[in-house]
Amino acid sequence: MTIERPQPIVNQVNHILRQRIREGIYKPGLKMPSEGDLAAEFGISRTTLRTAMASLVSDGLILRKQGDGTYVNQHTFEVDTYLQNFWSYTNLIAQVGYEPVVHTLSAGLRLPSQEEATNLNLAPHDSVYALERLFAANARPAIYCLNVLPAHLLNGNADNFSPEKSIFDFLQQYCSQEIAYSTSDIRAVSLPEALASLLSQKPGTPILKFTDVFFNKNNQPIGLGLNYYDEKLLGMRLVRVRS
Amino acid sequence: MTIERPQPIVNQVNHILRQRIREGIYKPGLKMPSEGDLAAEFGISRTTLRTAMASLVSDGLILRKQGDGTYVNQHTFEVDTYLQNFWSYTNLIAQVGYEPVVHTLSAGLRLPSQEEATNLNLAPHDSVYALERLFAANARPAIYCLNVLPAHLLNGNADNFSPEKSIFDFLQQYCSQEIAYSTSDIRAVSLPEALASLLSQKPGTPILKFTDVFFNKNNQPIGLGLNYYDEKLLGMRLVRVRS
DNA sequence: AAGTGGTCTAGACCACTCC
DNA sequence: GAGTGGTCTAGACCACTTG
Repeated sequence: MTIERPQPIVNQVNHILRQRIREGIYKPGLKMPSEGDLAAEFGISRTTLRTAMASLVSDGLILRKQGDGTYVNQHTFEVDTYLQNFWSYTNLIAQVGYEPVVHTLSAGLRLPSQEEATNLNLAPHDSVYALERLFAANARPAIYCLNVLPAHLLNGNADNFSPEKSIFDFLQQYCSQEIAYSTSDIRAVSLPEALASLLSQKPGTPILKFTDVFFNKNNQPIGLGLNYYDEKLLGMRLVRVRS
Repeated sequence: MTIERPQPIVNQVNHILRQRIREGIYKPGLKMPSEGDLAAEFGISRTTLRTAMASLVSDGLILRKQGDGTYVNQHTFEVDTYLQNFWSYTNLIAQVGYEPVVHTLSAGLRLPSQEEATNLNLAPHDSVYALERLFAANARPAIYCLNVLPAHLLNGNADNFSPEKSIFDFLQQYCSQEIAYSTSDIRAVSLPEALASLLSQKPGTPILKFTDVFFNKNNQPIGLGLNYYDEKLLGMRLVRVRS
């Protein structure tokens, strides 16, 4: 029984603008309506509208040209898979045009490794909930993902968690926790023996590995992620905007 | 003879706040002054101050807690090497605490490869300027970097370019071009034979490879980057803030 | 209850590009 | 000159946390 609060105007408008770009109402390479016109259309102030546009700018999705207008960026509009953005692997896979399938490899309580205990601020005897999944794109294995979180956060039985959902949804649904931010370490490693067959690759193949820590608003670690990406399928991409 | 324009208030305040955090005037984990107090101190409106703080928030450097205050994030304050931010490798290496040294391996005009010509919108007979550098941290080779840009952008002789500067500085100084944004493809690859000795690693070692394209405000490609990182030394890190 | 951040406005003036 | 985005203000009200 979650209370539905109306989203702030800024978020709603942000969403609408992204949708219009995605649907081609504003076409890549072309100018979109002026800030004044858009503010008038939505019945909001220009300040609010500009705030709503800010994240599109920092994503490189639109380009503002003073004295001229705002353009949809043809070099980035088709990619919604920026590293900065994605939180759900099934969405990620679907957006790139593949059919996502998830296999739950294992799920349950266990004791943490030393590294896990350290990163989650736990004592060695505090148990953790571990969720091990494999995400496939068009039946080809693409992402191996291990999530670990403190068992004491779990309220209720998580066994019937829909595996295609993200760890964000999991934490919200079963732990009443919101991820405020996360840190990721990015490495290139040799594919471990144990994962080679899972990902249908030879052991030793170079592969991208992300090690994540999730924090809540109070800056407490509430989860870990260990992810191996077959970037041949997905193409990790980063957009950096100079500000 | 470049005209110095005063920076916008927002940028100046942004700088000051980052500096205060870096210098420990605002201590990690603790509350910083309220928005009202800061706005009063700088003699600016709260709206402007919040804009100045926005990038610190999206970098995860500070955490806002409604009804409470704004805190410096102890989990990210020490790292200023977010993927989103860095543009200069010498700065990057210095910030991590190493002594940066740059070796220019080669520099000069040549014909582009087919891929380079495509990415830069050039005809095969249009020549390019290629700059090949090796960045070392405490005398240990850390980053191999190849930059390629259209020769027609070059005005003047670039032979005495200070190699420790970034490609951004190069484009500004010798091409009168500003990078508005860039895209990066992130891959894990086997270290090519030709680079193995340069980076003091065995050929075939997994290594992070970034392939960058730089664009100006008019959305024209003005440069390419090919970068191999020894992330054992540098530790690529990404901070994602949910918004 | 007091103080904090979150949202939003209406309007001003500037800098710039295009016609 | 007209129109666009860039910057900035002073103030309002709301939502929330802490004492």
